[in-house]
Formats: sequence, structure tokens, C-alpha cells
Amino acid sequence: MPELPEVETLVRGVREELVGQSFVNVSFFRADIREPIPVARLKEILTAQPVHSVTRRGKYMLIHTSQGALGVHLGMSGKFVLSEKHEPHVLHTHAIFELGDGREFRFIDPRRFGRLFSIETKELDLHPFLAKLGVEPLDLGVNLQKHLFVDSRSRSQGVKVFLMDSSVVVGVGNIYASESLWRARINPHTSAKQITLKMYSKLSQKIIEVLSEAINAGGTTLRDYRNKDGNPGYFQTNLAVYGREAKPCLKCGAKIIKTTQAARSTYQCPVCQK
DNA sequence: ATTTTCTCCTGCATGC
DNA sequence: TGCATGCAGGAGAAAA
Repeated sequence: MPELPEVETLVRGVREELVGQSFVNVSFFRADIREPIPVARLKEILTAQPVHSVTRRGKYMLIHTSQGALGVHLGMSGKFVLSEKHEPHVLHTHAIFELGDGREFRFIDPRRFGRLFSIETKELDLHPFLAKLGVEPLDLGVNLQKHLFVDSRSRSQGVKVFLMDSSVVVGVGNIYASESLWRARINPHTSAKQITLKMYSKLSQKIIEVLSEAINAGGTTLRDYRNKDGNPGYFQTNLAVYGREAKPCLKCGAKIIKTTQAARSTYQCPVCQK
């Protein structure tokens, strides 16, 4: 399940390989994944002119040309891998973006929770998928603790659910929400509006820390992806609570408990996170 | 306005 | 071994 660090790693790799390159052909093997794919428009955008930049907004990757941009969301099981043209297609390959040198980018997504869509340059931040996104936690110009504090004043829901609201802050999914709350010693069930500015300050620091560590552990090139069938896997390392139900807390030894919030699993230490 | 539930989908773990 | 069952999950939409 790709979260912000995985997408950032992907973006860096794709940027390295693609900027200045042009696609000679773009093929789609189904008309829709999650929504209908704007096939004709994407072909116009992606062929006949080079990619000039590759950016990220939340968990969306944007590949820009002078005609517009391709938007990609990996969903749950999406992969964007670099292959040689002669390599056989793996199951669930939905799109292929061919470069002139025999290599091709392939979009593979078994569960089809992902997205491929087009964006017009003039409405980059107005696109429905991007317009309502919250702040970027790793943007140095963003005062994360202040945003969290202000946005939570009228929120009675648990702080973990609040953190996962992408209209508040992007990129904090189920895994890193649990991890950052454990590091900050905050109970995920505490009402978001009851968290003080001081606690949000600590939490923000931990969010940034855990996301940065994951990015640093992720390597910087696409080769990390294609060498093992597109599966990163690195981000599963060093998880202190997520997926560790009944195992000992790494700080105090108490058994990690698993609860449910908004139909999602939450992991926490019952002793450290009161 | 806020919050929860539903929805999409396949792979994998579990249990008999 | 094989089959049925249930769960996982990002985020928009719908419902509450």
C-alpha cells in the first residue's frame, strides 16, 4: 500500500528517467481502472513532446508535458515500473508508455484502486482530485502543527482519523498515522480537538520524522522497483506498532492492541499512549 | 458541518 | 489439497 514515501521515491526515479524524454507510443489495455481513462487526451498530452517535469501532490504523481499532465494514483496495489520492451507483460498490466530507446514504463494494478487521468496545465490545482487536498507535511514552508491545531478545533473524531483526512494533511495513511502517534505517545482515540498545540507540535515532528526516514530508506532510483517485480517492500521495515498486534511495545514491553476507527485498523501501545 | 459507511477490486491468510 | 470466507485499504461519494 503505497504511502507518501513510496510515491516520493517513485517520483524521483521517474523524474530521473523521464525528464527530457518523449514517449513514442502510449497503450491502454482497458478503458477504465477506477474511472474511465481519458485515453485520447492522454495520448495527445504524452506523445509528440517531451516530459518537462515530474511532480508530486500528496500521493498523486504528475507527469507534465507542454500539453498538460498525466495524473497517477497508485491506490492500493498500483506499480509504475520500467521494463524492456521484450519483457513479457505481467498480469494486470493496464497501460504501457513506450520510450524511443526500447524501454517502457508500465502501469500494473491488480486491485484497480489506482487512477490514471489527465490534467490541463491551466487548471493544475483546480482539478477535482487535487483541489481539496490539505497541506504537504514535508513542505518546509508549511507550519504543520499550526495547521493541525487550527483545523482540529471543531473536530471531535479521533486524532488518528483526523490525521488520515487528506483534506487536512496529505500522505499520512493508516500505517504512518499509527506509527507517528506511537512515537508522539498520543492515544489515537483522543478527540482531535482535545489535542493541544504543544502536542500537535510533537506529533508534527514525528510525522515528518517517520515520513523522512521512510523516504531515506527507500533509495532514490526506479531500479529499486523493477529489480523485484515492482514491489518496494522497504517501507515495511522499522514499523513499531502497525501490524504488531499482541507483540511487545518496543518502548515498554506492553502488548500492542488493535482497535477499529472509521472501519480501519488502529494499532497502539495501551501503556505508552494513554 | 461533521462523521460514518459504502464502494471499488484482487490477493492472501485462515479454517474446515 | 481445495474450497469458502473474510479481511486489507485510499479516498471520493453517499448517507447519516
